[in-house]
Amino acid sequence: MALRIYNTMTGEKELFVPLTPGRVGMYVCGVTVYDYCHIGHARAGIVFDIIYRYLQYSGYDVTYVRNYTDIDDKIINRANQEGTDYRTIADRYIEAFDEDMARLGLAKPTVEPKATDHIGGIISIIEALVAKGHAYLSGGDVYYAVETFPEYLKLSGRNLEDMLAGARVEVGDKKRHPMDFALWKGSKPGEPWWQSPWGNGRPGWHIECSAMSMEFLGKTFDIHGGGKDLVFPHHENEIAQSEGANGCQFVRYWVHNGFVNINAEKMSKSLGNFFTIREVLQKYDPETLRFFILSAHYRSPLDFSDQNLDEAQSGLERIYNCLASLDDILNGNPQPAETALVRDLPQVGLELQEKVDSFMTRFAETMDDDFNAAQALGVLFEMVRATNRFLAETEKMAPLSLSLLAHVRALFVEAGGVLGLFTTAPSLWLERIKAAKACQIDISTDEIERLIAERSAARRAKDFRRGDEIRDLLLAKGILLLDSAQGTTWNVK
RNA sequence: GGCGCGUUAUCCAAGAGGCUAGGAGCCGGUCUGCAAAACCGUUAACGUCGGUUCGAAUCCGACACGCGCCUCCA
Repeated sequence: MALRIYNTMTGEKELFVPLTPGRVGMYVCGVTVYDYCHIGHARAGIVFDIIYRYLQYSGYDVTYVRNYTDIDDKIINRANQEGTDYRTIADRYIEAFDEDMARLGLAKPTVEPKATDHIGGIISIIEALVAKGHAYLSGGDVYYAVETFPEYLKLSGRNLEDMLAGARVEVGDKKRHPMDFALWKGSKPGEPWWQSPWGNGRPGWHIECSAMSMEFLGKTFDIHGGGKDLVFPHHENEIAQSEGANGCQFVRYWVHNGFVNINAEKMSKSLGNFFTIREVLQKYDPETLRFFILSAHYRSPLDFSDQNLDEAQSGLERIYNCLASLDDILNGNPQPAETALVRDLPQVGLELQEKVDSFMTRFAETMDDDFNAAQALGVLFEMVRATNRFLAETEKMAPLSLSLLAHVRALFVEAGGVLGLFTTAPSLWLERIKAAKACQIDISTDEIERLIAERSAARRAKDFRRGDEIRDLLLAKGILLLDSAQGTTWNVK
Protein backbone atom coordinates (compact mmCIF):
# COMPACT_ATOMS: atom_id res chain seq x y z
CA MET A 1 0.00 0.00 0.00
CA ALA A 2 1.03 3.50 -0.65
CA LEU A 3 -0.30 6.85 0.47
CA ARG A 4 -2.82 8.51 -1.77
CA ILE A 5 -3.84 12.11 -1.25
CA TYR A 6 -6.75 14.05 -2.71
CA ASN A 7 -5.26 16.98 -4.56
CA THR A 8 -7.55 20.00 -4.90
CA MET A 9 -5.62 21.02 -7.99
CA THR A 10 -6.64 17.91 -9.95
CA GLY A 11 -9.74 16.93 -8.01
CA GLU A 12 -8.45 13.38 -7.68
CA LYS A 13 -6.75 11.13 -5.21
CA GLU A 14 -3.16 10.83 -6.33
CA LEU A 15 -0.30 8.60 -5.34
CA PHE A 16 1.88 10.62 -3.01
CA VAL A 17 5.42 10.95 -4.32
CA PRO A 18 7.50 13.49 -2.43
CA LEU A 19 9.88 15.80 -4.23
CA THR A 20 12.81 14.33 -2.33
CA PRO A 21 12.54 10.66 -1.37
CA GLY A 22 11.98 10.23 2.33
CA ARG A 23 11.32 13.88 2.98
CA VAL A 24 8.15 15.94 3.04
CA GLY A 25 7.77 19.71 3.09
CA MET A 26 4.36 20.81 4.32
CA TYR A 27 2.99 24.31 4.75
CA VAL A 28 -0.33 25.00 6.41
CA CYS A 29 -1.95 28.42 6.69
CA GLY A 30 -2.27 29.24 10.34
CA VAL A 31 -4.45 31.95 11.78
CA THR A 32 -4.67 35.69 11.77
CA VAL A 33 -4.16 36.49 15.40
CA TYR A 34 -6.83 39.03 16.27
CA ASP A 35 -9.24 36.94 18.36
CA TYR A 36 -9.72 33.59 20.08
CA CYS A 37 -9.89 30.55 17.84
CA HIS A 38 -13.15 28.75 17.15
CA ILE A 39 -13.99 25.13 16.44
CA GLY A 40 -13.26 25.60 12.76
CA HIS A 41 -9.67 26.41 13.63
CA ALA A 42 -9.61 23.38 15.89
CA ARG A 43 -10.65 21.17 13.01
CA ALA A 44 -7.98 22.53 10.67
CA GLY A 45 -5.39 22.18 13.41
CA ILE A 46 -6.33 18.60 14.21
CA VAL A 47 -6.68 17.52 10.59
CA PHE A 48 -3.19 18.65 9.69
CA ASP A 49 -1.90 17.37 12.99
CA ILE A 50 -2.85 13.82 12.10
CA ILE A 51 -1.54 14.28 8.57
CA TYR A 52 1.75 15.45 10.07
CA ARG A 53 1.79 12.54 12.51
CA TYR A 54 0.88 9.97 9.91
CA LEU A 55 3.55 11.15 7.49
CA GLN A 56 6.10 10.83 10.26
CA TYR A 57 4.71 7.45 11.23
CA SER A 58 5.11 6.40 7.59
CA GLY A 59 8.78 7.14 7.90
CA TYR A 60 9.06 10.55 6.29
CA ASP A 61 11.27 13.26 7.62
CA VAL A 62 8.66 16.02 7.69
CA THR A 63 9.26 19.75 7.79
CA TYR A 64 5.94 21.19 8.88
CA VAL A 65 5.54 24.96 8.69
CA ARG A 66 2.49 26.70 10.13
CA ASN A 67 2.50 30.47 10.16
CA TYR A 68 1.05 33.20 12.29
CA THR A 69 -0.39 36.14 10.38
CA ASP A 70 0.54 38.85 12.83
CA ILE A 71 0.01 41.91 10.65
CA ASP A 72 -3.34 42.51 9.01
CA ASP A 73 -6.24 44.99 8.84
CA LYS A 74 -8.17 43.04 11.45
CA ILE A 75 -5.36 43.16 13.94
CA ILE A 76 -4.90 46.89 13.36
CA ASN A 77 -8.64 47.49 13.74
CA ARG A 78 -8.73 45.57 16.96
CA ALA A 79 -5.73 47.51 18.28
CA ASN A 80 -7.44 50.78 17.43
CA GLN A 81 -10.61 49.67 19.20
CA GLU A 82 -8.69 48.87 22.33
CA GLY A 83 -6.41 51.89 22.06
CA THR A 84 -3.29 49.78 21.90
CA ASP A 85 -0.77 48.77 19.24
CA TYR A 86 -0.97 45.88 16.81
CA ARG A 87 1.91 44.03 18.50
CA THR A 88 0.05 43.77 21.79
CA ILE A 89 -2.97 42.27 20.06
CA ALA A 90 -0.92 39.89 17.94
CA ASP A 91 1.15 38.64 20.87
CA ARG A 92 -1.91 38.16 23.05
CA TYR A 93 -3.67 35.98 20.50
CA ILE A 94 -0.55 34.09 19.52
CA GLU A 95 -0.30 33.07 23.14
CA ALA A 96 -3.99 32.14 23.22
CA PHE A 97 -3.60 30.13 20.02
CA ASP A 98 -0.64 28.23 21.45
CA GLU A 99 -2.59 27.46 24.61
CA ASP A 100 -5.61 26.21 22.69
CA MET A 101 -3.61 24.03 20.35
CA ALA A 102 -1.61 22.59 23.21
CA ARG A 103 -4.82 21.67 25.01
CA LEU A 104 -6.05 19.97 21.85
CA GLY A 105 -2.88 17.94 21.88
CA LEU A 106 -1.41 19.22 18.61
CA ALA A 107 2.16 18.30 17.93
CA LYS A 108 4.34 21.35 17.49
CA PRO A 109 5.14 22.12 13.85
CA THR A 110 8.79 22.21 12.87
CA VAL A 111 8.61 25.98 12.40
CA GLU A 112 5.95 28.53 13.32
CA PRO A 113 7.05 31.69 11.58
CA LYS A 114 5.49 35.12 11.99
CA ALA A 115 4.82 37.28 8.97
CA THR A 116 6.50 40.29 10.53
CA ASP A 117 9.76 38.36 10.87
CA HIS A 118 9.85 37.87 7.11
CA ILE A 119 9.38 41.35 5.71
CA GLY A 120 12.73 41.06 3.91
CA GLY A 121 11.67 37.91 2.08
CA ILE A 122 8.33 39.46 1.26
CA ILE A 123 9.98 42.51 -0.27
CA SER A 124 12.32 40.30 -2.34
CA ILE A 125 9.42 38.43 -3.90
CA ILE A 126 7.55 41.63 -4.67
CA GLU A 127 10.68 43.04 -6.28
CA ALA A 128 10.97 39.94 -8.43
CA LEU A 129 7.33 40.24 -9.41
CA VAL A 130 7.72 43.90 -10.32
CA ALA A 131 10.86 43.08 -12.34
CA LYS A 132 9.02 40.39 -14.26
CA GLY A 133 6.09 42.65 -14.97
CA HIS A 134 3.63 40.76 -12.76
CA ALA A 135 3.28 43.63 -10.32
CA TYR A 136 2.95 47.39 -10.52
CA LEU A 137 3.13 50.37 -8.20
CA SER A 138 0.00 52.46 -7.90
CA GLY A 139 -0.70 55.23 -5.42
CA GLY A 140 1.79 53.96 -2.86
CA ASP A 141 0.52 50.37 -3.09
CA VAL A 142 1.90 47.49 -5.12
CA TYR A 143 -0.60 45.26 -6.90
CA TYR A 144 -0.39 41.93 -8.62
CA ALA A 145 -1.63 42.14 -12.21
CA VAL A 146 -3.65 38.94 -12.48
CA GLU A 147 -3.91 39.19 -16.26
CA THR A 148 -0.14 38.66 -16.54
CA PHE A 149 -0.50 35.19 -15.04
CA PRO A 150 -2.47 33.07 -17.52
CA GLU A 151 -2.89 30.21 -15.08
CA TYR A 152 -4.63 32.39 -12.51
CA LEU A 153 -7.62 30.57 -10.92
CA LYS A 154 -6.38 27.13 -11.94
CA LEU A 155 -6.78 25.82 -8.41
CA SER A 156 -10.43 26.81 -8.03
CA GLY A 157 -11.24 26.05 -11.66
CA ARG A 158 -12.74 29.38 -12.59
CA ASN A 159 -12.03 32.14 -15.02
CA LEU A 160 -11.78 35.88 -14.67
CA GLU A 161 -14.92 36.65 -16.69
CA ASP A 162 -17.10 34.44 -14.49
CA MET A 163 -15.62 35.95 -11.38
CA LEU A 164 -16.42 39.42 -12.58
CA ALA A 165 -19.95 38.34 -13.42
CA GLY A 166 -20.31 37.66 -9.72
CA ALA A 167 -20.28 41.44 -9.47
CA ARG A 168 -19.21 41.52 -5.87
CA VAL A 169 -15.70 42.56 -6.71
CA GLU A 170 -14.93 46.08 -5.69
CA VAL A 171 -13.39 48.12 -8.44
CA GLY A 172 -10.63 50.08 -6.80
CA ASP A 173 -9.42 53.10 -8.74
CA LYS A 174 -5.83 52.13 -8.00
CA LYS A 175 -6.13 48.77 -9.74
CA ARG A 176 -5.69 48.07 -13.42
CA HIS A 177 -7.98 45.06 -13.23
CA PRO A 178 -10.67 44.63 -10.60
CA MET A 179 -9.25 41.24 -9.60
CA ASP A 180 -5.75 42.58 -8.97
CA PHE A 181 -4.76 42.22 -5.34
CA ALA A 182 -2.42 44.12 -3.03
CA LEU A 183 1.10 42.83 -2.43
CA TRP A 184 2.20 45.87 -0.49
CA LYS A 185 0.06 48.54 1.11
CA GLY A 186 1.31 52.05 1.70
CA SER A 187 0.88 52.88 5.37
CA LYS A 188 -1.78 55.27 6.53
CA PRO A 189 -1.07 57.56 9.48
CA GLY A 190 -0.94 55.65 12.75
CA GLU A 191 -0.51 52.27 11.10
CA PRO A 192 2.53 50.06 11.60
CA TRP A 193 4.98 50.20 8.71
CA TRP A 194 8.22 48.85 7.32
CA GLN A 195 10.60 50.46 4.87
CA SER A 196 10.45 49.26 1.29
CA PRO A 197 11.53 50.33 -2.20
CA TRP A 198 7.96 51.62 -2.62
CA GLY A 199 7.89 53.69 0.54
CA ASN A 200 6.80 52.84 4.05
CA GLY A 201 4.08 50.28 4.24
CA ARG A 202 3.09 46.75 5.15
CA PRO A 203 2.57 43.48 3.30
CA GLY A 204 -0.73 42.38 1.81
CA TRP A 205 -2.30 39.26 3.20
CA HIS A 206 -1.31 36.70 0.60
CA ILE A 207 2.35 37.49 0.04
CA GLU A 208 3.53 36.42 3.48
CA CYS A 209 2.70 32.76 2.86
CA SER A 210 4.66 32.80 -0.39
CA ALA A 211 7.62 34.30 1.43
CA MET A 212 7.57 32.02 4.46
CA SER A 213 7.00 28.81 2.55
CA MET A 214 9.88 29.64 0.24
CA GLU A 215 12.12 30.51 3.16
CA PHE A 216 11.62 27.19 4.92
CA LEU A 217 10.60 24.77 2.17
CA GLY A 218 12.02 26.15 -1.05
CA LYS A 219 10.43 27.24 -4.32
CA THR A 220 8.63 23.93 -4.79
CA PHE A 221 7.39 21.79 -1.95
CA ASP A 222 5.08 18.86 -1.37
CA ILE A 223 1.95 19.69 0.58
CA HIS A 224 0.11 22.94 1.15
CA GLY A 225 -2.89 22.83 3.43
CA GLY A 226 -5.63 25.00 4.81
CA GLY A 227 -9.38 25.32 5.09
CA LYS A 228 -11.55 25.05 1.99
CA ASP A 229 -12.36 28.72 2.25
CA LEU A 230 -8.76 29.58 1.48
CA VAL A 231 -8.82 28.09 -2.01
CA PHE A 232 -9.95 31.41 -3.35
CA PRO A 233 -8.57 33.95 -3.11
CA HIS A 234 -5.72 33.15 -0.75
CA HIS A 235 -4.22 30.07 -2.34
CA GLU A 236 -4.86 31.21 -5.90
CA ASN A 237 -2.96 34.34 -5.07
CA GLU A 238 -0.12 32.43 -3.46
CA ILE A 239 0.23 30.40 -6.65
CA ALA A 240 0.26 33.54 -8.77
CA GLN A 241 2.90 35.12 -6.54
CA SER A 242 5.19 32.16 -6.07
CA GLU A 243 5.01 30.74 -9.58
CA GLY A 244 5.10 34.23 -11.06
CA ALA A 245 8.25 35.10 -9.14
CA ASN A 246 10.04 31.74 -9.30
CA GLY A 247 8.91 30.44 -12.67
CA CYS A 248 8.39 26.91 -11.37
CA GLN A 249 5.72 24.78 -9.75
CA PHE A 250 4.81 26.02 -6.27
CA VAL A 251 3.00 23.11 -4.62
CA ARG A 252 2.61 19.47 -5.60
CA TYR A 253 -0.40 18.51 -3.46
CA TRP A 254 -3.08 20.93 -2.29
CA VAL A 255 -5.01 19.67 0.72
CA HIS A 256 -8.12 21.42 2.04
CA ASN A 257 -10.23 20.52 5.03
CA GLY A 258 -14.02 20.91 5.13
CA PHE A 259 -15.92 23.26 7.39
CA VAL A 260 -17.49 22.86 10.75
CA ASN A 261 -21.20 23.56 10.43
CA ILE A 262 -23.83 24.65 12.88
CA ASN A 263 -27.26 23.45 11.81
CA ALA A 264 -25.88 22.64 8.39
CA GLU A 265 -24.50 26.14 7.95
CA LYS A 266 -20.86 27.09 7.92
CA MET A 267 -19.50 28.27 11.23
CA SER A 268 -17.66 31.52 10.78
CA LYS A 269 -16.72 34.77 12.33
CA SER A 270 -18.70 36.71 9.76
CA LEU A 271 -21.90 34.75 10.42
CA GLY A 272 -21.38 35.05 14.15
CA ASN A 273 -22.50 31.45 14.74
CA PHE A 274 -19.23 30.22 16.18
CA PHE A 275 -18.07 28.63 19.40
CA THR A 276 -14.56 29.28 20.58
CA ILE A 277 -12.33 26.36 21.46
CA ARG A 278 -12.27 27.65 25.02
CA GLU A 279 -16.02 27.61 25.35
CA VAL A 280 -16.28 24.07 24.07
CA LEU A 281 -13.47 22.80 26.27
CA GLN A 282 -15.33 24.03 29.31
CA LYS A 283 -17.95 21.45 28.57
CA TYR A 284 -16.12 18.71 26.70
CA ASP A 285 -12.83 16.95 27.14
CA PRO A 286 -10.21 17.90 24.52
CA GLU A 287 -9.87 14.32 23.43
CA THR A 288 -13.63 14.05 22.97
CA LEU A 289 -13.46 17.04 20.65
CA ARG A 290 -10.58 15.48 18.74
CA PHE A 291 -12.39 12.17 18.50
CA PHE A 292 -15.48 13.96 17.23
CA ILE A 293 -13.48 15.78 14.58
CA LEU A 294 -11.79 12.57 13.48
CA SER A 295 -15.11 10.77 13.22
CA ALA A 296 -15.80 12.38 9.85
CA HIS A 297 -13.47 12.44 6.87
CA TYR A 298 -11.44 15.64 6.79
CA ARG A 299 -12.97 16.86 3.54
CA SER A 300 -16.58 16.30 4.62
CA PRO A 301 -18.60 18.92 6.40
CA LEU A 302 -18.92 18.29 10.12
CA ASP A 303 -22.05 19.32 11.99
CA PHE A 304 -21.28 20.61 15.44
CA SER A 305 -23.93 20.03 18.11
CA ASP A 306 -24.15 18.92 21.73
CA GLN A 307 -25.83 15.71 20.67
CA ASN A 308 -23.01 14.84 18.29
CA LEU A 309 -20.38 15.68 20.89
CA ASP A 310 -22.21 13.53 23.46
CA GLU A 311 -22.27 10.64 21.05
CA ALA A 312 -18.59 11.06 20.35
CA GLN A 313 -17.93 10.99 24.06
CA SER A 314 -19.91 7.77 24.48
CA GLY A 315 -17.89 6.16 21.73
CA LEU A 316 -14.59 7.29 23.17
CA GLU A 317 -15.65 6.09 26.62
CA ARG A 318 -16.22 2.67 25.12
CA ILE A 319 -12.62 2.53 23.97
CA TYR A 320 -11.28 3.90 27.24
CA ASN A 321 -13.33 1.38 29.21
CA CYS A 322 -11.73 -1.36 27.20
CA LEU A 323 -8.26 0.09 27.75
CA ALA A 324 -8.94 0.42 31.47
CA SER A 325 -9.90 -3.25 31.64
CA LEU A 326 -6.74 -4.15 29.80
CA ASP A 327 -4.63 -2.13 32.21
CA ASP A 328 -6.31 -3.72 35.21
CA ILE A 329 -5.46 -7.17 33.97
CA LEU A 330 -1.96 -6.36 32.78
CA ASN A 331 -1.06 -4.56 36.00
CA GLY A 332 -2.59 -7.26 38.19
CA ASN A 333 -0.63 -10.11 36.62
CA PRO A 334 3.06 -10.87 36.26
CA GLN A 335 4.65 -10.08 32.91
CA PRO A 336 4.04 -13.02 30.59
CA ALA A 337 6.99 -15.17 29.69
CA GLU A 338 5.86 -15.67 26.09
CA THR A 339 6.41 -19.29 25.20
CA ALA A 340 3.22 -21.06 24.24
CA LEU A 341 2.06 -21.56 20.72
CA VAL A 342 -0.75 -19.59 19.18
CA ARG A 343 -2.88 -22.65 18.66
CA ASP A 344 -3.11 -23.07 22.42
CA LEU A 345 -5.42 -20.07 22.57
CA PRO A 346 -9.15 -20.65 22.90
CA GLN A 347 -11.35 -19.79 19.93
CA VAL A 348 -12.03 -16.18 21.03
CA GLY A 349 -8.31 -15.80 21.51
CA LEU A 350 -7.63 -16.89 17.97
CA GLU A 351 -10.14 -14.35 16.74
CA LEU A 352 -8.44 -11.63 18.73
CA GLN A 353 -5.03 -12.81 17.56
CA GLU A 354 -6.24 -12.47 14.00
CA LYS A 355 -7.43 -8.92 14.65
CA VAL A 356 -4.12 -8.11 16.28
CA ASP A 357 -2.12 -9.53 13.38
CA SER A 358 -3.99 -7.53 10.76
CA PHE A 359 -4.57 -4.40 12.82
CA MET A 360 -1.69 -2.16 11.80
CA THR A 361 -1.99 -3.18 8.17
CA ARG A 362 -5.66 -2.30 8.11
CA PHE A 363 -5.06 0.88 10.05
CA ALA A 364 -2.36 1.96 7.63
CA GLU A 365 -4.55 1.09 4.65
CA THR A 366 -7.29 3.41 5.85
CA MET A 367 -4.86 6.21 6.61
CA ASP A 368 -3.11 5.67 3.29
CA ASP A 369 -6.46 6.26 1.63
CA ASP A 370 -6.41 10.04 1.88
CA PHE A 371 -6.07 10.03 5.67
CA ASN A 372 -9.40 8.33 6.32
CA ALA A 373 -9.36 8.66 10.09
CA ALA A 374 -13.08 7.92 10.39
CA GLN A 375 -12.53 4.51 8.90
CA ALA A 376 -9.45 4.04 11.04
CA LEU A 377 -11.65 4.54 14.10
CA GLY A 378 -13.87 1.78 12.78
CA VAL A 379 -10.86 -0.54 12.74
CA LEU A 380 -10.14 0.47 16.32
CA PHE A 381 -13.66 -0.35 17.42
CA GLU A 382 -13.48 -3.77 15.85
CA MET A 383 -10.48 -4.50 17.98
CA VAL A 384 -12.29 -3.18 21.05
CA ARG A 385 -15.09 -5.62 20.44
CA ALA A 386 -12.76 -8.57 19.89
CA THR A 387 -10.89 -7.64 23.06
CA ASN A 388 -14.02 -7.33 25.15
CA ARG A 389 -15.24 -10.65 23.93
CA PHE A 390 -11.97 -12.24 24.81
CA LEU A 391 -11.99 -10.69 28.26
CA ALA A 392 -15.57 -11.78 28.88
CA GLU A 393 -14.98 -15.36 27.85
CA THR A 394 -11.55 -15.93 29.35
CA GLU A 395 -11.63 -16.84 33.01
CA LYS A 396 -8.02 -17.65 33.72
CA MET A 397 -5.34 -15.55 32.11
CA ALA A 398 -2.64 -17.83 30.82
CA PRO A 399 0.74 -16.27 29.99
CA LEU A 400 -0.08 -16.45 26.32
CA SER A 401 -3.35 -14.59 26.86
CA LEU A 402 -1.56 -11.90 28.81
CA SER A 403 1.00 -11.57 26.11
CA LEU A 404 -1.76 -11.18 23.54
CA LEU A 405 -3.47 -8.51 25.63
CA ALA A 406 -0.20 -6.67 26.10
CA HIS A 407 0.12 -6.69 22.35
CA VAL A 408 -3.39 -5.27 21.97
CA ARG A 409 -2.57 -2.54 24.45
CA ALA A 410 0.58 -1.64 22.54
CA LEU A 411 -1.34 -1.40 19.27
CA PHE A 412 -3.75 1.10 20.80
CA VAL A 413 -0.79 3.18 21.84
CA GLU A 414 0.67 2.96 18.36
CA ALA A 415 -2.54 3.93 16.56
CA GLY A 416 -3.30 6.48 19.25
CA GLY A 417 0.04 8.08 18.59
CA VAL A 418 -0.95 8.71 14.99
CA LEU A 419 -4.43 9.98 15.82
CA GLY A 420 -3.40 11.92 18.90
CA LEU A 421 -5.70 9.82 21.08
CA PHE A 422 -5.27 7.80 24.28
CA THR A 423 -2.58 10.08 25.57
CA THR A 424 -4.09 9.91 29.05
CA ALA A 425 -4.05 6.90 31.33
CA PRO A 426 -7.51 5.29 30.84
CA SER A 427 -8.43 5.32 34.51
CA LEU A 428 -7.47 8.98 34.73
CA TRP A 429 -9.43 9.88 31.65
CA LEU A 430 -12.56 8.12 32.86
CA GLU A 431 -12.12 9.81 36.22
CA ARG A 432 -11.81 13.18 34.50
CA ILE A 433 -15.01 12.65 32.52
CA LYS A 434 -16.82 11.71 35.69
CA ALA A 435 -15.52 14.75 37.52
CA ALA A 436 -16.57 17.04 34.68
CA LYS A 437 -20.07 15.63 34.73
CA ALA A 438 -20.19 15.91 38.51
CA CYS A 439 -19.82 19.67 38.25
CA GLN A 440 -23.25 19.85 36.70
CA ILE A 441 -24.98 18.13 39.61
CA ASP A 442 -26.50 19.93 42.59
CA ILE A 443 -25.66 17.43 45.28
CA SER A 444 -22.41 17.27 47.19
CA THR A 445 -20.03 14.33 47.01
CA ASP A 446 -20.24 13.98 50.79
CA GLU A 447 -24.00 13.72 50.64
CA ILE A 448 -23.78 11.08 47.93
CA GLU A 449 -21.26 9.09 49.94
CA ARG A 450 -23.42 9.34 53.06
CA LEU A 451 -26.47 8.03 51.21
CA ILE A 452 -24.47 5.23 49.66
CA ALA A 453 -23.25 4.18 53.08
CA GLU A 454 -26.79 4.21 54.42
CA ARG A 455 -27.98 2.18 51.46
CA SER A 456 -25.20 -0.36 51.84
CA ALA A 457 -26.17 -0.86 55.47
CA ALA A 458 -29.80 -1.31 54.48
CA ARG A 459 -28.85 -3.80 51.79
CA ARG A 460 -26.72 -5.79 54.20
CA ALA A 461 -29.78 -5.98 56.41
CA LYS A 462 -31.75 -7.15 53.36
CA ASP A 463 -33.84 -4.00 53.56
CA PHE A 464 -33.98 -3.69 49.80
CA ARG A 465 -36.94 -1.31 49.88
CA ARG A 466 -34.95 1.33 51.71
CA GLY A 467 -32.00 0.58 49.48
CA ASP A 468 -34.01 1.09 46.32
CA GLU A 469 -35.55 4.23 47.76
CA ILE A 470 -32.12 5.76 48.17
CA ARG A 471 -31.10 4.63 44.73
CA ASP A 472 -34.18 6.28 43.21
CA LEU A 473 -33.56 9.42 45.22
CA LEU A 474 -30.03 9.70 43.86
CA LEU A 475 -31.17 8.83 40.37
CA ALA A 476 -33.59 11.75 40.51
CA LYS A 477 -30.56 13.92 41.19
CA GLY A 478 -28.80 12.43 38.18
CA ILE A 479 -26.59 10.01 40.10
CA LEU A 480 -26.25 6.43 38.93
CA LEU A 481 -25.23 3.80 41.44
CA LEU A 482 -23.00 0.96 40.37
CA ASP A 483 -23.04 -2.10 42.58
CA SER A 484 -20.27 -4.60 42.28
CA ALA A 485 -18.55 -7.20 44.35
CA GLN A 486 -16.08 -4.56 45.49
CA GLY A 487 -18.85 -2.31 46.77
CA THR A 488 -20.91 0.55 45.41
CA THR A 489 -19.55 3.37 43.30
CA TRP A 490 -21.41 6.14 41.56
CA ASN A 491 -21.39 8.01 38.32
CA VAL A 492 -23.22 10.94 36.84
CA LYS A 493 -25.98 10.13 34.41
C1' G B 1 -25.81 34.55 -12.51
C1' G B 2 -20.85 31.52 -12.58
C1' C B 3 -18.20 27.34 -10.42
C1' G B 4 -18.26 23.22 -7.09
C1' C B 5 -20.01 19.71 -3.31
C1' G B 6 -23.53 16.75 -0.80
C1' U B 7 -28.26 13.51 -0.19
C1' U B 8 -26.46 6.20 3.25
C1' A B 9 -31.05 2.87 8.22
C1' U B 10 -33.90 6.48 14.43
C1' C B 11 -29.31 9.80 14.67
C1' C B 12 -23.87 10.50 13.43
C1' A B 13 -20.87 8.32 9.75
C1' A B 14 -17.24 5.22 6.27
C1' G B 15 -17.71 3.21 1.72
C1' A B 16 -14.86 5.62 -5.86
C1' G B 17 -19.08 -1.99 -9.60
C1' G B 18 -19.74 -7.92 -6.77
C1' C B 19 -16.68 -8.90 -0.44
C1' U B 20 -20.50 -7.86 7.68
C1' A B 21 -17.59 -0.54 7.97
C1' G B 22 -18.02 1.67 12.67
C1' G B 23 -20.34 4.52 16.66
C1' A B 24 -24.82 6.29 19.38
C1' G B 25 -29.80 4.42 20.09
C1' C B 26 -33.71 0.54 20.13
C1' C B 27 -34.51 -4.51 21.32
C1' G B 28 -32.72 -9.42 23.39
C1' G B 29 -29.08 -11.66 26.69
C1' U B 30 -24.87 -12.06 30.60
C1' C B 31 -24.14 -9.99 35.50
C1' U B 32 -27.41 -8.49 39.83
C1' G B 33 -31.68 -9.29 45.66
C1' C B 34 -33.91 -6.22 41.68
C1' A B 35 -31.55 -2.63 38.86
C1' A B 36 -27.78 0.35 36.85
C1' A B 37 -23.04 0.43 34.64
C1' A B 38 -20.09 -2.62 31.72
C1' C B 39 -19.97 -6.48 28.22
C1' C B 40 -22.05 -9.76 24.33
C1' G B 41 -25.68 -10.37 20.44
C1' U B 42 -29.28 -8.35 17.06
C1' U B 43 -31.79 -4.91 13.87
C1' A B 44 -32.12 -1.77 9.57
C1' A B 45 -30.03 2.12 4.38
C1' C B 46 -28.31 3.80 0.16
C1' G B 47 -33.06 11.34 -2.33
C1' U B 48 -36.39 10.58 -7.07
C1' C B 49 -36.68 8.90 -12.17
C1' G B 50 -34.11 6.88 -16.20
C1' G B 51 -29.51 4.69 -18.46
C1' U B 52 -24.73 1.60 -18.78
C1' U B 53 -23.54 -3.51 -16.84
C1' C B 54 -24.26 -10.42 -15.89
C1' G B 55 -24.24 -7.23 -11.45
C1' A B 56 -24.72 -0.16 -9.15
C1' A B 57 -24.96 3.05 -2.69
C1' U B 58 -20.67 3.11 -5.98
C1' C B 59 -20.39 4.85 -13.22
C1' C B 60 -23.61 8.27 -16.74
C1' G B 61 -27.96 11.66 -17.43
C1' A B 62 -32.17 14.43 -15.67
C1' C B 63 -34.97 16.17 -11.48
C1' A B 64 -35.76 17.55 -6.28
C1' C B 65 -33.78 19.21 -1.82
C1' G B 66 -29.56 21.05 1.06
C1' C B 67 -24.79 23.43 1.31
C1' G B 68 -20.26 26.01 -0.10
C1' C B 69 -17.08 29.53 -2.86
C1' C B 70 -17.42 33.89 -6.04
C1' U B 71 -15.97 39.70 0.01
C1' C B 72 -12.21 38.91 5.43
C1' C B 73 -12.66 33.71 6.86
C1' A B 74 -9.78 27.12 9.00
